[in-house]
Formats: sequence, C-alpha cells, structure tokens
Amino acid sequence: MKEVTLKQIASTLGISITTVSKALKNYPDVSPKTKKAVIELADKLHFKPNSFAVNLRTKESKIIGLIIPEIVHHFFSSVINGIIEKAEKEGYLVITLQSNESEELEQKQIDLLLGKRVDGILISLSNNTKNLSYLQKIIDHKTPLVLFDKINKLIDCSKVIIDDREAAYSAVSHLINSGCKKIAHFRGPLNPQNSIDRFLGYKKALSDNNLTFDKSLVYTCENVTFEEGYKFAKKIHTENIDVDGIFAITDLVAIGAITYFKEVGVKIPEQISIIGFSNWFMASVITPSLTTVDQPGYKMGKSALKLLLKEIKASKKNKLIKHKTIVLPTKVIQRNSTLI
Amino acid sequence: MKEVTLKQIASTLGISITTVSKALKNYPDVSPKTKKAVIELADKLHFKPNSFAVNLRTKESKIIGLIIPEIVHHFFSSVINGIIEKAEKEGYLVITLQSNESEELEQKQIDLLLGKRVDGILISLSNNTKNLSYLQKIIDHKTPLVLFDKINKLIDCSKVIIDDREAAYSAVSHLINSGCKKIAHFRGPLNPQNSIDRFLGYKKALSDNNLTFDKSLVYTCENVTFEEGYKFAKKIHTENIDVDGIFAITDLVAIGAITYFKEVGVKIPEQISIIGFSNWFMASVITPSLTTVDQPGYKMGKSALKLLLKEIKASKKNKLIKHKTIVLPTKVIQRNSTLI
DNA sequence: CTGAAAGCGCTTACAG
DNA sequence: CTGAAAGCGCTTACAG
Repeated sequence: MKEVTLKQIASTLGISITTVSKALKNYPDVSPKTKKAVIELADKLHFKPNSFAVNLRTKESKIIGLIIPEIVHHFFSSVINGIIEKAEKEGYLVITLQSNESEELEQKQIDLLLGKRVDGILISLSNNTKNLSYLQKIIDHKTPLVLFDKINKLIDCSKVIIDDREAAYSAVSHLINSGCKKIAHFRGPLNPQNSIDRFLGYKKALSDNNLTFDKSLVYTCENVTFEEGYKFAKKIHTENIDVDGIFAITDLVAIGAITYFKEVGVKIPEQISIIGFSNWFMASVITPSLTTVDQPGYKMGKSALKLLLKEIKASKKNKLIKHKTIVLPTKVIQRNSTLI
Repeated sequence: MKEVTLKQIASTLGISITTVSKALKNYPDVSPKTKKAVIELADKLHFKPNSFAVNLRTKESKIIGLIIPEIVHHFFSSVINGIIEKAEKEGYLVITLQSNESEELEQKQIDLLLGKRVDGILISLSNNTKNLSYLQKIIDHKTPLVLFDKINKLIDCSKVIIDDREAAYSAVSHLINSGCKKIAHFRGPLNPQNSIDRFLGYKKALSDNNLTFDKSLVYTCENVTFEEGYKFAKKIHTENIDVDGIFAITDLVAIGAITYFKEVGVKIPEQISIIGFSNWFMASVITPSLTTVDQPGYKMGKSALKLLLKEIKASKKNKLIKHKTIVLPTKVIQRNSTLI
C-alpha cells in the first residue's frame, strides 16, 4: 500500500502542498471551499501525516520514556498502567524499559531514550544506582525528567513519592498498638532512599513508644525476595530469637516469612504479628491475609506523567520550570496477620 | 544544550557532510585519515545522529508496538518482560498499550501505532474482539504482525501460542487420575479462542475417560476474576451440587474458589480438588498451594518478538513471508490443591 | 486567500 | 577518495 502524502493530495486537487497542509491543520487563512475539498479527499484516501517528517520538523516525538527496575511486579505494573493510560489520553505513547536493578543497564537505557529523542523521561531508580551523572545528563540535555518512588534526593527534578518514613512509622505503630513489644524489621538494601526511610520510620516508631531499638533485630534483604523473608523467619525461629512482630519492607518478603511460620506451625498473629508493605493483590488472598501499607501505584503513575507533561509543555515554551515533589498518601490496611 | 549535527562536524573539519556521514557509517570509500578525524571529533562532541531524520530517510522507526489486554497481570507482565528485553538486545524499543479488554480501544490503538509508523506490531487480542477489519488493516498496510496467546484463527499472520486444548486436557486428566469423577469447569468468556479451546480440552478429557459431560457443571466467567471464582464456588456449595473437582480457566478464578471453600470449611483437596491455569507466582504461596498448568509467558514474549523481527527483516527486503505458528509446551505443576 | 521557498538532519546514487 | 545534489514529507515565515 502506497502511503498517501500531502503532495499527492495537492496534485490531485491542483493546489499547493502549503495550502493542503494549512487546510488540514485548520488554519484560518484558507477558504472554506478549499478546506472542505482537502479534508474530504484526505479522509477518502485515509491520509495520515508521516510522523517521521512531523517529528523532524516539530522536534517532538510525542513519546515518553519510562525506566523501571522490574515489570513483573504488582506495584510497578500498576504504575505503568497509570502512566500509559494517562499518556494515551494526552496524545503521548510510552516506551518502557526495565533496568533489572542494574545501574549499568539503566545508564544504557537512558542513552537509548535520549537517542530516540523522547519528549520526557520517567524513572524509578534501580537499587544499585549510585552514579548520578547519567541523570544529570538528562537534565543537561534539557529533557524533562520526573523520578518516582525510587528517587534520589540529590537530583534536582520533580518527583512523585510516598512518605516512606511516615508510612513505615504507621505500620510499626500499628504493630505496637496491637501489643507487640519486640519488633524485627526485614529491611531492604542499604542504598535506596525508600528502604532507608522505611528503616528510619521503624526506628522512630520504636523510640516514640519507648521501645528500645535493637540492631540485631534488623535483617537486610539484598534482593527483596520471598526467599529472604522465608530465610530470616527461619533464622528467628530456629535461633529462638525473642520477637513478637515483624515489619517487612514489602509484601513479598512478608509472605515468605508467613510461609515459613506456617510450615513450622508458628501461629500468626497469636505468636507473631506480621505487617507488609505495598498491598499487592496477593496480600488479600493468602492465609492469614496480610496486614500491609497501601501504596497507590496507579495513582503514582498518573501523577508522575501529569507532572512530566507539565514540564514538557513549559520547556517547549522555554519557560522556567519550578520542580515539584508530590507526596501521595498511604494507609495501613488491617487484615489477619496482626492482632486487632 | 545545542544538538550536534553532521553539518557542524563537517564545517569544523572543513569537509563535506557527505564524507562525515560516510565516515561515521564506516563506508569503505573514505580515507583512513579522514575517517579517524571524523570519528574523533564526533566522539568528542558526543554526536548522535538525529533519529527523526534517520527515521525519515530510512523509513524505519526501530520501534515495535505492543497491545495487550491488561498489564497488571502476572502472565502478561511476564510476556512484556520477554518482549522488551529481547527487543532491546536487537536494537528495537517497544511502545506498550493496554486494550483493557475493549475492542474499541484496541482498534484506536492499532491506528495510533500505524500512525507512529512502528516497524511491527504484537497483539494479544481483547476478549471482546470480533471485528477483524483492523487486524486486516495492519496486514494491508504491510506492517508485520504477530499475534500471541489470545489469537484469532481467521487472521493470516504468524502466531505464538500454547496448545490450550491439550493443556486443558492434561489438567482435567490430572484431576481424573487423582480420583475425581464429577468435574466442574469454570470457563472463560465465549468469544476468545483459548477459552473455547480449554473448554474443548475439558470435554475431551471427560469423554476419553468415560465420564459424562454435564453442561450444568460449566460456569462461565465473563470477566475472569477472583470474585467469579468465589461466586461459583459458593453456588456449588450452597446448592449442594455434586462436584469433586474443579478446573478453573485461570489461577485467579481458582484462588477465588479456594478462598470461598476455606471460609466455609470445605477441605481442599479432600472434599474437592482444584486445578488452575497459568502458574502465577501467587499459586505457589496460597494455602493450599494451587496445582496448575504452567504457561510460559516470558518465553512466549521472546518468541513472538523473534518471529516479528524475522518478518520485519524479510519485509524490508520485499521477500515473501511464510507465516508460522509456534506452539510452546506447557506442563501441569502438581501442588496441594489436588490429590497425589 | 494562495503558493514558492527554505529548512528540519540525515542518506545515498552519482559525477568527478 | 571527495562532494554537490536530490530527496525523505512535512511546517511555516514570507511575498504576493
């Protein structure tokens, strides 16, 4: 099938390419008669402007780049959902890439996206990202950038996050209010900001409630997996460590712990209470159902895209951009893995 | 930051744009000396060819379009994972869209992707897709198309699928071999091919094992949700319907049923066996763990992309394309929701 | 109201 | 080995 071009329409109608282009874009300086003729023929031929040419002229791709650590992940897939849905409504398409928690891949992907000349970039950083020069490169390149969820405070750009410290504080307070006195924390890796913040929220909740912080009760999940939750639960059980509550960095880790305790007959929540983080669908269907902190993925995706679009529009007009940080609310979802 | 162009490099070096372009593409007819000078300067200036211009000239976008019914879904997110990982390795980026099981949206998205002039399109059809003219449009447009998982047999293009009939046959045979005599089927909607095929596999397994097919034991899940699994389990229980095994169209539906039976104290698998389909991660962590059919999402994504790339290459050379259908193997994963 | 012309930044067939 | 020129298909400032 031959592609229809402006030239074709122009020559069939015996008018200039300029006039055809203007007619299709509804410029005021085209006679209604000409306009009508052009539009009719264009419709008939199913004319669609060649986006390659339009891109080249307008210097816009109408494409957003998105980099996340992992796609097969309830929270992140919810974020993607929010992003691409909103983007589509606003006339943008989204290229998604997965860093697989690799800093090296993430940097390569940033280059790919800049090379494609996407109009803006959304990133949730990998856990291992330390070198910020690539993020700075995006900014120097004048490509609008919004970080979400896994952010880095040192980068000067807009951000969409939850208040991880506050959310963790609520989670641990919930355990304390339900009677827990010795609370362990299965924390995330040492580098990412949100794993640091959740840890700090845990610590603060303990101290505000006059419980002593015991660093031997903090277990670090390097990869934030089911297996690690299982492993640390086993450690606590077999070494007879005195713990009556666990705050896990994420539902997956919590479910690993629950699975172990069930296997060995430790009663949840009677003997030990467990609270997770994120509110994956899974949390509601396991036994016992998991008390957790709801983290609004879909909403986060939508906000991040909205913010990015605003910056794209401002940057097109060469307006000064004031970076914003949006903090979305979270809440504890009470289920059966903690006492009421 | 000013973008570096061929023109700039050419004028700094006092040579022509043509020569610069050739040097960078390592054409043989450029002197080593010139080549060296060009490459060095280009490196120094971090030159990257403007992809808009390249696209316009080469008529290639190096972008693949992907449409799936739902992103927040273990199976589909695994497929996406396979697709974008493989694509990236092969020098392609992927635009993902979600049809939300809406035929109308799906058609709009096909138009969007064709408008963007993607090099190829991958689709897993929505459950409600009946009008095939849009798929035909892709083919008429000479844009390579590969359907996967949710396909339509009437479309003449390459496909990647599992043998749903065979897989369902194995699932139901597994129930029969473990002693079930009255097996219900929580089937999917009436339109999609794979829900039809799974139903046919169910029927065939019954008849091959001399069990009579009873259509009152077939329950149709319109939306294939947890809630529907729950609802039909409740119906069976409260109406005292004589059933000792259930084959559910997907793990989510199976888990809905398990959840209900657990609430009312029906023992699984002693009183009723349940087998799901897909092998979501969730299936391994609920209680009892769910016997299911493993459906290789990641692999399917990879194969579909590979096939598409082959067609893209062939079509660039105007070669005749022989469409292929790849059938990936599945297997029953025995867990605790069925008797051993 | 219409259109000739320049230009976006590249690639490539062709001439020298 | 080098480069002038055409062209990909559009947009838009400008002249008439």
